[in-house]
Amino acid sequence: MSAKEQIAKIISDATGEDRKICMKTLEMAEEGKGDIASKIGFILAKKMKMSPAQAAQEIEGTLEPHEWVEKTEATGPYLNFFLSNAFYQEAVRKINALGNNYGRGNANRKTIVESPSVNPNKPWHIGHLRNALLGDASANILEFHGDNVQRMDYIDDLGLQVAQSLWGYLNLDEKDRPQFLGEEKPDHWIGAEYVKVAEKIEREPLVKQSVKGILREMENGGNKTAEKARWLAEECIKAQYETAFAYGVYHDVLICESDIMREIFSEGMESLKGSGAVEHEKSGKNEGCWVARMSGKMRGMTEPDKILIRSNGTATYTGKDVIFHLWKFGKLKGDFRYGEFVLQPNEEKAYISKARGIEREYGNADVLVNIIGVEQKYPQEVVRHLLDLLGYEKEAKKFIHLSYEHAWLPEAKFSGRKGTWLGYTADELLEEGKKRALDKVKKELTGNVREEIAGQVAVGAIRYAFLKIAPEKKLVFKWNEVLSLEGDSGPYLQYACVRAKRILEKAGMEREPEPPLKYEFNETEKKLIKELSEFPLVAGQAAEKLRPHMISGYIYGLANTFSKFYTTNPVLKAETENKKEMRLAMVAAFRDVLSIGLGILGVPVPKKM
RNA sequence: GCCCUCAUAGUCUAGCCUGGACAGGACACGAGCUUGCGGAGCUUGGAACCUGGGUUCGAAUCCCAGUGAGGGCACCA
Repeated sequence: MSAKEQIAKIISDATGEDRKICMKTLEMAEEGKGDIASKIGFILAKKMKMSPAQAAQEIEGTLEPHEWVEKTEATGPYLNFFLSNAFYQEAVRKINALGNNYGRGNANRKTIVESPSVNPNKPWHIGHLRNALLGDASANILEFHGDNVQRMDYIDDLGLQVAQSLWGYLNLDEKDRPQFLGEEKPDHWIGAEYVKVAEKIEREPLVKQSVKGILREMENGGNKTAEKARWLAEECIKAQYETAFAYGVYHDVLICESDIMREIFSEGMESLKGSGAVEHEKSGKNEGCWVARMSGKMRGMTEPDKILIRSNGTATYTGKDVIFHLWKFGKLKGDFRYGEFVLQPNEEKAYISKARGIEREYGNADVLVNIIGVEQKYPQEVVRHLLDLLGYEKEAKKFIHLSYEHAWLPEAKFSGRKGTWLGYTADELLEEGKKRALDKVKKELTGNVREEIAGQVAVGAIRYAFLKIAPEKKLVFKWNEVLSLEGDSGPYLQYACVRAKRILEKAGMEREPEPPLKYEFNETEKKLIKELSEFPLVAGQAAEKLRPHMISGYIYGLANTFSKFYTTNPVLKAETENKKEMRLAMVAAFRDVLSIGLGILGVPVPKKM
């Protein structure tokens, strides 16, 4: 039980009020006013027929003593609790004992996190990167919460964009081909070709016809063109995944749209049609289409109804997506087969859906998290609404669209279609970051070691910059802020962690910390321990709310507190052996909690820097 | 037309769900300390809730109406 939970119990016992309500009245007290404050006076004033201040007084008199509470004070309407040495002692012991498992939950749900689902015909730009990092951090948070997470990537290998890229691959003249063909990563040249083709289509209607022909063959499947398209898409994804790996992003499974069409689409469609959840339009402008009636949900829109099956019998993106989500929730009999796609640097294999392959256990989840841009809110709402209409109300509630705003560099905005992504890819961002990080690394370090550490600093800086701000905020990426070693940045936190580790190393890190059994904590020490003991609550909330930036905010505050502790409380040179032992235990606790937090954000911790 | 986000100091941002003690933090700016357990540190000063109503003992937070910025309302994805 945490200090807050313990105090909530004490108040609850004294007042008879629900423990959860008591919990909500608690917050960290202000400096000098105690450690944990309760605003219970406000809550119970009416019931007790007295002023909030009187109520607080009254309650204060009836509190049972507890070994973790040194004293209590009613200050105005607030009830302030001062924590005892016994609490701090126990808190340090507990973190030392649990180490990397401190704060870990046991939610034990099956959860799918889908991200980033980038079209397989271009390199990642920084918008895709924001998606991938949010997905990765969310998956980490949920795993720490105790969920069994499937990191899933949806691949739209049947899209017009792939058809255009394939046309370019097969037909572009030498002079029209991007100059760097063969030198760049495949995702880069496929993307550059796509831009060329898109331009050509504007001018030449014949090209447009030809691309449409390719698309038709891809959709029909079972032919050379479809095979070629799939091959091109996979080449592109493999290249995109090199970017992913460089940023420390990994996946468990990739599901391709072509496999959705072959394996589960017709079954899903039949169950949709049979359920009455979708309607076949007999007249009007949508005549012959199967539509999801959204007018009840989205009043006043010009076209609230969403077409799932076109009048020519083919499915729209949303139509396929609804069926895909039925599968994710384990509501279909059909299933995919899988093959190994790539062995990732974390030594985990990523699997990909394919026509002939082995069976694997994916899908069948309790909770779905889709990391998708805010501009797709409406189609995501359609999917949820249909789940509801199909009678899966529980599932609809556990269908989470984690939407995020655009990210860009101050210089320009991105438009994949127009090709202005050139110069703003995730690869180029990391290269630039490495270059800039290089002279921030300790001078004594040279050669490969220096390069490696610069890489870790760059990844940490970029990941932290993306993950420290709320996803619904627009994000402008500014190098001088991102790589600043002062203030709220990845490198600052990396440094704090390195520094703590170094102290422990010097003290002989092999052994477990052995905090003394009796100890008088000073105010700075108390502050650090109190903050450390907040971590399980923060981690739990970040998971429930799916807000990765809660983790970054917390560890940044924690690192600041540690810095204050560090400057005024010598560890290795502590006045007494007793103090040294306790402070070492505290440094170890700090290192563990900070490492967990950085691990969740995917910020690597260099050995030195 | 309708729907959805966002709006906090010179700049960036947390808090809003679940209303309470002087709105937290960073960068920049001012003053001081620190030659170290490893340079990013510490102490300290000035500086902000878009507007107008409402609910409440109490509103950055909830409700209503505006304003500004962005996004959505395809047989595109």
